[in-house]
Amino acid sequence: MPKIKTSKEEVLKKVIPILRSRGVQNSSMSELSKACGIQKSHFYYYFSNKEDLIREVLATVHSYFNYNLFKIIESNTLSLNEKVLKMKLLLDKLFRASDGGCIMANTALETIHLDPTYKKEIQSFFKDFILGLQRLLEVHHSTEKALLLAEQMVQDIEGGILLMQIYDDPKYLNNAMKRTETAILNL
Amino acid sequence: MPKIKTSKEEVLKKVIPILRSRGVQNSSMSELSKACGIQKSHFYYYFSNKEDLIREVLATVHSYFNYNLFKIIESNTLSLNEKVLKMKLLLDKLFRASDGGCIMANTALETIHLDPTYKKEIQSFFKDFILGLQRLLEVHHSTEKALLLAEQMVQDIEGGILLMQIYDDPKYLNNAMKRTETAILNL
DNA sequence: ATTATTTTAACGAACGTTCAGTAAAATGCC
DNA sequence: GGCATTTTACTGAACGTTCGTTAAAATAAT
Repeated sequence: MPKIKTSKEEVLKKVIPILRSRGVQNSSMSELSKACGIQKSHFYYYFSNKEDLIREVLATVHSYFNYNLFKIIESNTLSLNEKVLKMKLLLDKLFRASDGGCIMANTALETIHLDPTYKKEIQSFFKDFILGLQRLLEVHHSTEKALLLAEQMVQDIEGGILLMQIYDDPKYLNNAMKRTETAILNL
Repeated sequence: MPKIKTSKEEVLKKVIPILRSRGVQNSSMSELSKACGIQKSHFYYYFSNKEDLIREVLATVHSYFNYNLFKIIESNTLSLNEKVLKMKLLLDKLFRASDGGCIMANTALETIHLDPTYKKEIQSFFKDFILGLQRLLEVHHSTEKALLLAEQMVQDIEGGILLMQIYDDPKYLNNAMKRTETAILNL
């Protein structure tokens, strides 16, 4: 094989935090390539265009989220308390670590009224997010009540991510996570 | 030819729905001017630059929101039930009517990690949003409990606006509004 | 030599912004 | 009231810069 400076996976990994904090439109191919240490034209070796890159970024985030969330939820060895704890750590990693909040929510609000390209992926992500919470809530609630609560929890969390960023204060997301924990454990 | 074609107030009014649905970065001066029926160069007669235009747009939305919200809350003639109803209509008008959701949330997520220019205005808007809800909640709750609930309601509503746009379904915002009503009326 | 990886150089289009110019309206002067 | 001047409202063309994208050349591994 020829000398590999970087790989597609590496590019995706390095590009995610930038797109999350700066947004899709505000992240130029020049800026993204600089962060990867390659020429911007080299992006077109991996991706056919910018839209394609964003699509792959969202798919990567979604599959990472899904894999980890359902690994926790469907575990046979973890207690409900442990599952809640692990889920909180996962959400922290995705939504809090460094700046930028939730890349799915950010991209949704930025693009959904311009270009439906990413809509299905984003819908699918939130469907899984809600479904995951619903599964945990079903331990102590009925299926219908669990769904309604799961939707409320996702709204609470996403609103918390918004306020967290506006006020540079993690308490809003923390409070939403506490309320989610209370609902799941039925305290 | 050039009589008075438009005014600063008219420009602000026409520009708001576009900025709300397409975002700040995705709305070019050309596009905005076209929607106002004037040349883009004429924008610079009213505003010193694009940033200045956005700042005035946010200030306009904020003052419109504040005037109407606190007129309802501080009324001596309206019952609590009526206040809740009127508030719901106001939030509907601001967040639901046409596409785009909440311009304050959209602008926050789009710009807050790039440019702190709009941060103070957005912070101030959400401070007033929370304060307004807190006032209504204080009828049946303690001051501290009312604040915590008000923050939760704003998070719920903003998350609901997000899901409403992602799934083209008003139920998410509707549910958040119902929960807000329940909390205020202490049902 | 061939294939895979990466760079250099350039493209047209769109961006925000500036500026000289112009027509209508408002104002000042008689 | 009529005329000259200034101010207000607006246009159209152009500016330099950045955008996403492409083609071709260069480099490195098999």
